[in-house]
Amino acid sequence: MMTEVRKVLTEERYQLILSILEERKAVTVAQLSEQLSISESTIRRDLNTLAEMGKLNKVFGGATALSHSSGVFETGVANRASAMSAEKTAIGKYAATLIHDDDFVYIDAGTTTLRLIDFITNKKATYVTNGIIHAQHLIQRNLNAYVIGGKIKPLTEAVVGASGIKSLSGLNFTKAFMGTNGIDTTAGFSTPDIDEARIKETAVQNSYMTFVVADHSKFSKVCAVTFAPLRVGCIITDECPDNRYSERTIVKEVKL
Amino acid sequence: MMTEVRKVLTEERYQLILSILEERKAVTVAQLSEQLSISESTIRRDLNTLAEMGKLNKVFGGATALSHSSGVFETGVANRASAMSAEKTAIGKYAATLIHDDDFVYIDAGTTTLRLIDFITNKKATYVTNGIIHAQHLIQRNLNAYVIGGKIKPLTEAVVGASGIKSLSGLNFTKAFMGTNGIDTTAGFSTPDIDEARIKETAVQNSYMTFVVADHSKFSKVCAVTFAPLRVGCIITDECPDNRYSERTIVKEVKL
DNA sequence: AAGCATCTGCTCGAATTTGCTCATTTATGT
DNA sequence: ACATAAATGAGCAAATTCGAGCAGATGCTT
Repeated sequence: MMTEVRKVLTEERYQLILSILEERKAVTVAQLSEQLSISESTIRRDLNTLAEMGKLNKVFGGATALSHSSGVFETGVANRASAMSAEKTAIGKYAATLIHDDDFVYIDAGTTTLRLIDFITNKKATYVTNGIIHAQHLIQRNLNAYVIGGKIKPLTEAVVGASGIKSLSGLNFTKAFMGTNGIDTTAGFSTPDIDEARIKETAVQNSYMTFVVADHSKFSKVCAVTFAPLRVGCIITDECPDNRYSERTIVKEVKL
Repeated sequence: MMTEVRKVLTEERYQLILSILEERKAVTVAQLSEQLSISESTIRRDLNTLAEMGKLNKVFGGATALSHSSGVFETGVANRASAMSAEKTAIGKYAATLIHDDDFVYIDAGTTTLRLIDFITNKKATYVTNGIIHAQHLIQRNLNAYVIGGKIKPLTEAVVGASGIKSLSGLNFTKAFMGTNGIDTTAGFSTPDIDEARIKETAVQNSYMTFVVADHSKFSKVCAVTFAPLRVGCIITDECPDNRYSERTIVKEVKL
C-alpha cells in the first residue's frame, strides 16, 4: 500500500466497529465501509469474526448490537426513545434547546418533530402545529398549544388543504420546525404529498427562522413536491453525508 | 444524480414499526409504507413476521399494538366517559342515525359526543369538530374530518378562544351535535368555561339545526355561562325528568 | 534480498431481499 | 343479497448482498 495513512490494526478496527455499533445499535456494511474507509470485503470478514466471537448480531446487510438489558435507568420518554431510532432522539433533544421564552413556534407534522415535542421544556413559548397527534403531545406536556384548522389527511393525521393555509395566514412564527422526506442540493426540501407540501410551504414563508429536522436517510432524496429551497432552512441532522449541503445552508450535526 | 439511498436493515425496520405502533396503537399498511418510504409488500411481509413473533396484532388493513395498558384513548377524556356509559351509548347510537348524506355536521367536544362518533356510519357527510380526540376518532372511522383551528384547552383537549371562533365563521352547518353541562328552563344550556361557551354559542348560531346530547344528570343544572337558550336545541337524552322541558323545546327520549 | 505468511481489495456467481402485478379474499355500501 | 371497492398473498423480475477465489501489498523471518 503506497498511502501514508497509518495502518489500522485489525484489533483496532474491531473496537471501532463495536463502538459504532454501540452508538447506532444497527449499521450496514456500506456505512462501516464509508466511515472507516475500508473495503466492504474486509468489513464483511470483520463482521463474521465478531459474530463468531459473539460480540454482535450479524444480519443481512449489516449488523445489529446485542440486546443489552443493562439500562435500568430508562424511564418513560427515554424508554420510548430507545425503541425509536437514536438519531431522531438526538435530533429532537438538540432542536428542543433552540426554543426560548416568548418564541412563537410552528411544529410541522411528522415523526421526527413528534420526537422533538417530548424534549420541549419551555413553557413560556407558544406552539402551533398541524398534526393531531402532535397537538395531543403538546397538551400532555402542559404547553401552550394551538392547532391549525382545516381538513385532516387520514394517512398522517395532519391538517392540510386550503382552509389550513388560510388558518396559517397572519401567524408570524419566530421559529418553525419542519420535517421532510427528501433533502437535495438542487430540489431542496421535498415531500410526496402535494397538500402537505403547500402547508409546509406556507409555514416556512411565515416563519422568521426555519429548522428542518431530518435524520441522515433523508439526504440525496427527491420527492414529488418541493416545499422550500435548501437555503431557507437550517438542517438539524445526526450526520450530513456531504459538504455540498453545508456549502448551501447551515447544517448542524448533533452527536448521538 | 446519484440518489444515494441509505439502506435500512430489516431488523431496524422491525424496531421502527414496533415503535410507531407503540406511539399510535394502530397503524395501516399505507401509513407505515409512507412513513418508512418502503413498499406495501414489504410492510405486509414485516407485519406477518412480527405477528408470528407475537410482537403485534395483525388485522385487516394494518396492525394494532398488543398491550393496551397505556394509550392516549384511556387518558383524560376517555376516563370520564365511563360515567353514565350505557346512557351515553344509547344517546350516541340514536343521534348518529340523524346524520344523512351531504349533511355538514358540527360535533362539539365532550364525552357524549365522542361516543356518538363511534356510531356514525354516513361517509358522505362532512364533519367538523373542535375536539382533538374527536378528530382522531373521526379519522379512524374514515370520515371526512375537519378540525377547528385555535388554542387547545388542556383539560378537555378542545379548541377554544378567538381564533377558534374565527375558524367557525363562514361555516354553515346543517346539523350541530352539542354537549352541555347544564340544562335549565330559564338558564337554557350552560357550561362552566367561558371560552368553551363562546365556541358553542357560535357553532349553534351557524347551524340550521342543533341537537343537544345529554344524559338525565344534566337536567335542572345551571353553570356559569349560557351558550344557547332552551328553544334552539332539540334535546336527546335517556330520560327527561320533567315535562317543563318538552313544553319549551323538542325532547327525544331514547330507550337503553 | 529472498521466502513466507498474512491481510486487503477486487471480481463474479449464488443467495437473499424487494417491489410490482394479478387473481383471490375480505369489507363496505346499496 | 348483490355489487363495488379495498386489501391480501403468491409469483416473478430486478436489485442488493454475500462469500469464495485470486492477485497485490505488507511485515516478519531467514
